[in-house]
Amino acid sequence: MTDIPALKLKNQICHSLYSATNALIRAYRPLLDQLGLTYAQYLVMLALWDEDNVIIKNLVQRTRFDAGTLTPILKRLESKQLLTIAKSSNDSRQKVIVLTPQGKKLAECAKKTPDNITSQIAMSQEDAKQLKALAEQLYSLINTNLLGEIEQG
Amino acid sequence: MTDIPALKLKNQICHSLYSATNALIRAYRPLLDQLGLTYAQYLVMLALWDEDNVIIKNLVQRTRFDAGTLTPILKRLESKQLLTIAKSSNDSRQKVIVLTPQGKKLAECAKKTPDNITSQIAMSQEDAKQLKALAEQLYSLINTNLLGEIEQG
DNA sequence: TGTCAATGTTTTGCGCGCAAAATATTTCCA
DNA sequence: TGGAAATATTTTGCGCGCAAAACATTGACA
Repeated sequence: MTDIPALKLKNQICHSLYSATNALIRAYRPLLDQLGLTYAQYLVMLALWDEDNVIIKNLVQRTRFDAGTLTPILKRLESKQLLTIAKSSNDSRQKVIVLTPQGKKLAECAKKTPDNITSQIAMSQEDAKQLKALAEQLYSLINTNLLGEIEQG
Repeated sequence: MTDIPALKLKNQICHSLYSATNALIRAYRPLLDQLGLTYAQYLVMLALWDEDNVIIKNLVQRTRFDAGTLTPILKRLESKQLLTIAKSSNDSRQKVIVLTPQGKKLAECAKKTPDNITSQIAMSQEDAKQLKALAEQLYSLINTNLLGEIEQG
């Protein structure tokens, strides 16, 4: 059809990245079902297991989720009794997220999830490490180069 | 908190991949707005510019989209007059997707999109190539190893 | 030939993902 | 001190992403 190599689907990094990411999310699903978590909820819990008693803005930075995405995710985690959402006493614009005992305990059950995934997928450690590094690089490049454009107008 | 290295968010490939993919989709948005397409719609159009006059099953394979995702995307592209959806005369279970003249013409406008993105993001050609290869590898591994499990029961 | 399995597509229901607008609270500073 | 700008979060609206169920049509074969 249109023989413009740049437009061929097979030449698009974005398509490879997109389908790999979605495939990975699907691969996680049966494991996360056992924890009662979705993929996004799992990432938020990982952030909170690292450090809780934080405000939402902190979670926005660490999870890289949009605030408008995070709000309903946190509500669902709250309704699962995994965390509490309370107004900050310092600044009542802020909400403080604290894990419940159940929320902390879930980390024990989640402990084996990363190993389970990596053993199932069986990508070599070097390839996995490099994939992570390149994805991080891409993320950084987008969030420096494209923010620069906005500042310039 | 939980000092289990495997559970640290910073050690998760899945998080790097997920946030990089979402950042890339956001980076595409202003370019695709000019074409009147979403990211998913753009990928479908890329597939159709490669080859149209195909059934949906064919697009499912090439785009790697779920059929249930593709149906509404195709309807939106149809309502934008970019393609037609018609029953196959051979087998009326099948639907044949054909680009309209407008749909074909849009390729001309889209021609510069890939170069625009790559010049904005400015990842080195080698890194980009390797990122694509590793994402493809991950996709393949997931879709061989995890399908094997299902077959085994 | 009738029925049952297989195939291709659509529908349903829920959870994101995110831009833009709305809301609430605090800070700044004239 | 009063009021505008800044900050933190929520809401709204739309488009996926996908598992599971539903639907339509065809194929197989007893």
